[in-house]
Amino acid sequence: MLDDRKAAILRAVVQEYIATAQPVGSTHVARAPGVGVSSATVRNEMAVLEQEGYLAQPHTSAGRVPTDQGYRFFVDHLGRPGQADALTTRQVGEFFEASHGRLEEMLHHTSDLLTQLTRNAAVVVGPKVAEVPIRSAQIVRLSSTAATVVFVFANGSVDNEVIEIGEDVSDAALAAATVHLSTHLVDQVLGSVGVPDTGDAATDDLCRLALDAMSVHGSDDEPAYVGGVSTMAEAFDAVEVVRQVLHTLEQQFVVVSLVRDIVDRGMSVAIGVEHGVEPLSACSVVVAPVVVDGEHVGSVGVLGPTRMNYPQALATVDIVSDQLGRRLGDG
Amino acid sequence: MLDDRKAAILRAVVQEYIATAQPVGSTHVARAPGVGVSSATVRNEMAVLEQEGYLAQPHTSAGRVPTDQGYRFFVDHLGRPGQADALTTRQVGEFFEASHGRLEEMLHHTSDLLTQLTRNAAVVVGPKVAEVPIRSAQIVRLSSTAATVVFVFANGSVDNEVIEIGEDVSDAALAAATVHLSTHLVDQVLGSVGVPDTGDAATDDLCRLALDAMSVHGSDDEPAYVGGVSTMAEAFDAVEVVRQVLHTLEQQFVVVSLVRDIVDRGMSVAIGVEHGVEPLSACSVVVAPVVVDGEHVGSVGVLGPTRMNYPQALATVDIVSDQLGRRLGDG
DNA sequence: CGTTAGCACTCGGTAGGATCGACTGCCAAG
DNA sequence: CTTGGCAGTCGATCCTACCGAGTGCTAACG
Repeated sequence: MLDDRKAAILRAVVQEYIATAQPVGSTHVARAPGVGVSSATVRNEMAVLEQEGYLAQPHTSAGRVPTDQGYRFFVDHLGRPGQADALTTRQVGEFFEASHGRLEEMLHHTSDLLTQLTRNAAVVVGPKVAEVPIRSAQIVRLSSTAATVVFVFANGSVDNEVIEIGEDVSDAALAAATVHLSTHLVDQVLGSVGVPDTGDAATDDLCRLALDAMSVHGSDDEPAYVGGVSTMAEAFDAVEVVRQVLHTLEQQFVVVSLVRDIVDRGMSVAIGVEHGVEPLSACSVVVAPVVVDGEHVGSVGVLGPTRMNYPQALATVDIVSDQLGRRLGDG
Repeated sequence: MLDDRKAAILRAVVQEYIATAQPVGSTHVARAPGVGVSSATVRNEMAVLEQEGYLAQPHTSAGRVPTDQGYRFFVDHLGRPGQADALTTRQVGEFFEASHGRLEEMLHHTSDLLTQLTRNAAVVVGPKVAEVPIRSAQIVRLSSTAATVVFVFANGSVDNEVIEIGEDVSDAALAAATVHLSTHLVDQVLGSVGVPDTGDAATDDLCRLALDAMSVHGSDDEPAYVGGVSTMAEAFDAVEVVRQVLHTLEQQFVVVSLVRDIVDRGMSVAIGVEHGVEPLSACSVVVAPVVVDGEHVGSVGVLGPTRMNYPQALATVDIVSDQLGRRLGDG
């Protein structure tokens, strides 16, 4: 644990570095409010902080830069919870006031909102379809050998999957299967349902086909929306890092499991290598679960360089997840 | 029009510049096959080509670089149609052989395929939902005041929109509206349908609500998939250009209308400012329509820096659009 | 008359060197 | 323990010189 003075110095370094992206020297720190000592004393303390792993020096005769560990201490002990400022609160309020329509669109726009508020990339992960009650199940013929099975979920999202059917499957059989599925699936959750046999081979075949198709692709599928990737272009000066980060963000499942992993571990901030995704080791992620009626139905997050504004990101992510949860609750 | 020698020189410059991204000098051009003259002659000719607007000099004492007009001449007269090479053909064939399932997923993966083959960003635009025959229409209750209207289209895509309904709307009314919509919409196209009144006020209200909701958001909505944006990070050395390009590519509707506009103008290549999207003036776009049974059902495209490999991009885009069309045709 | 070799010239890029300045670490005095 | 002072470090900046790829021009050549 750090004594008060070291903490104050660390805070000053982090805040200054976040603001300027330049290594910060002892003189600046000494001038910072809350640090009532001379630059010489600051130097001594900073040397200790460096030895203990909170700070690093890009090279001799440069100022200090926070390490991941330094940021960690900052968010855990120094970044005061921090309310979102009035403007943000108002903007978020207005956004969800005006939002309507499809879940997918709302989540998409939510990621844009987060990007705009934090000037970082934003991630919004929706609920696993496998965990939302089904409101309707239907099989629709597309051609003589193809049909699509369509599920409507209670949260308003819709999912479908194409299935191949035999030439000889009649419209009546499709209708029968639809009825059968409906009666057994409505208000159930896709995760753990079985549909009893009817005894009619054709119907049972169709039902099995439909369920299989949906389970396979829906079992751990979570809709994700990543916005603001263009901000990453300016976040790092090394082109190679930018390319790697962008490439990683393009792979939806990586992002989803990244966010999911952090939320599952009960964390709200993952700094640098903490999240374990190597190409994003220069990035931090700030997440918050979206909760409706005590159920975790999704996550929102902000992704930026490790020198991001954590208090602001935390506050913004919190208020957005909260309001999104409310909005989904009374939808 | 350019005489043979000028054309050969221009071709050499374009090819060399595409390969190296460095201004190319008269000596290199003179060595190129097809140019059987000395560097001095090449210099004279290049000076003329510059005056006529085909080439430009970044600064005195540097080599020449093609202008947009130079590229234009190259693709129109010098880039021989060019078959895709065997490897590409095989990869594309295998891809569509293995592809199955939902339209959305297939289009998404197609954009990944194009990115991989051309090492550029790729765009795939799906059919307007308003132009595809409807196979099923359904209204599903979500809560006491919300419902969602779900349309299944003949190509297997599904679209839905949430509508607000009164507290007093009964399940029976929803069912009646569903039946009514189904009977009048199935096999119709969303673009130009009217549903006659039934005389029952509640049903008619619901139908109108549902149709309005779908028309509003589906009227000129085209699903688009943009992949490979991370390649843009290396395409330009100016960070500001990268950021602008990425930001523009994030705005789906811009990309869609960009591609649509080019296809509508009957072009297959738009070079630099030709496409009129100012932030993308350093980029060229190569597109091809996807045709099924004579109907234009979508587009595929490649987007990269103006110094992209046009013959390869054209060949790749052509073969992918062709195979995608086939695949959609027998779906 | 078109083509070409030769030449003077331009100018961006690189390398070396001096200077600057923002730092640090350390020491001795308060 | 704190602090002012001081020597030392090292990246960033600026200058200069120089190199070389490349040009335009001119005169000779077939």
